[in-house]
Amino acid sequence: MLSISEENYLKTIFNLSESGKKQVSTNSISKFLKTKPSSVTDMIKKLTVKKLLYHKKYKGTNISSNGKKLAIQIIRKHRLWEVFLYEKLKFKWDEVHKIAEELEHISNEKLIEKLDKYLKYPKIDPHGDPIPNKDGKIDIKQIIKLSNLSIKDACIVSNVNDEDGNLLEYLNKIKIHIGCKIKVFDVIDFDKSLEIEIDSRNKVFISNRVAENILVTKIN
Amino acid sequence: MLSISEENYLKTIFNLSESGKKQVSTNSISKFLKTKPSSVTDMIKKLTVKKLLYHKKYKGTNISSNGKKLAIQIIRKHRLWEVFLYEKLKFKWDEVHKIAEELEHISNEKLIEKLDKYLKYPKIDPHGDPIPNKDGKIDIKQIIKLSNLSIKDACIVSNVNDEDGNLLEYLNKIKIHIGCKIKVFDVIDFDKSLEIEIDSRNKVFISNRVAENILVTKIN
DNA sequence: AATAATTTTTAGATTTGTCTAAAATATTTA
DNA sequence: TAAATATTTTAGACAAATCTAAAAATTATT
Repeated sequence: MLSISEENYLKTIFNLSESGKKQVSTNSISKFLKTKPSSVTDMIKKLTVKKLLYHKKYKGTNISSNGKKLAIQIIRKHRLWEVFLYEKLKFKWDEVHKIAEELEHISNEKLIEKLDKYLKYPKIDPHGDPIPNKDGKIDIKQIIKLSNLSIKDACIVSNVNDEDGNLLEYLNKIKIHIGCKIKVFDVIDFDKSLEIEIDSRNKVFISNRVAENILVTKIN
Repeated sequence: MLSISEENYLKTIFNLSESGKKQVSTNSISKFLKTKPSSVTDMIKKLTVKKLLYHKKYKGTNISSNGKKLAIQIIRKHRLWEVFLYEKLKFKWDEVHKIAEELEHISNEKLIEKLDKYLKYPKIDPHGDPIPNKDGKIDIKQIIKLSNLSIKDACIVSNVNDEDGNLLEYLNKIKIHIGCKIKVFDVIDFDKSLEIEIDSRNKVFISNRVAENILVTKIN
């Protein structure tokens, strides 16, 4: 059994080592968790004794395979709770993270299994991040252009080309944002423009040019 | 903001002072929470400084009105989560308490309001205990299951499960009917069966299963 | 009422997770 | 490469929540 603090460190180190080089620096952890580097060193020692991390003095930290397993389970819980908060309780997608940070530490395997079932085994959370399954397996999300989808496909927006202010303004107007859900209703043969439904609400047409600048992860 | 520990002490002291005399003893708290009396004394001091308790050395502890307010909000959260676990996730009624003990400490008012709404503002939890509303008001005249009563409790039968003809026949035989008065003489630890007195006349034993299907309003 | 038993409190220790300040090591720059 | 800068670790302190052991107060018993 890990403490909440230990879980947060483990999760942070897992995330940092996924989204960058394998060696995680003490400073980067301390910046992320808003603790002092000396506190990080202390915790690294503890988790190293528990064989959840590898650490060489002054050289940085790696997560072990046991550590990875635990971290993935925490992430699984976090993302399942996010789905619950978003879909069932109708929180906005940008409100769910903070609350899930608390819920993720509740430890009861049966609870998570039942929650998973209740939510119908979702594959991604409201931000488009994949939800690991019970065994820790993660469906690696394939980021593709919205323009690549076909009729009846659904997806979550994972990124938009933010180099062009005009595009952002337009997307804002039609309420497309990172994390929102888009369903493709029709693909017009003539110009490959798309008829889409955004967040189960407004239906609009967008040009192929626009669709090429929206990156998504397919769901189902 | 209270710590989880502080919340647990407060809730315990509230419960003990509701279900008995106003002066709560250090020993009773320590027994309930499975901590040492010396630890209880320490925590009482802390909560007294925070004006959530009144305490006189060697004389016992009372909960203040501020303490009561906080305790009721924790109980509200606990019971709402129990309803969620029971109704939505399909946990058995005897499994929900332990998990709700963890969930009740998650502090986010909006979360609880949305959960309440999602559950359609339930008035009682799966054990028949009333759920305080947002403002801490508890509907005292709650209809609860007979199985929820304790020794020396008295009640009036307000409803019986009429789906099962066999049950009705049995209740008829032992002269339990809507409006009759029932006093609980004993609760058998082994199987939670009850020794009751009906309308100040016949004393009988009924199984927990039967008691669960009789709805009552507590008196006194 | 005096003694015994119980309850409660105090005093001091321990663990966890954090901190500050200073020392050790690594990296960058001139 | 040597000095300056940055990072990381160590050493020691602190608050929270617990504990044990002993002292103080209360309650029960003879």
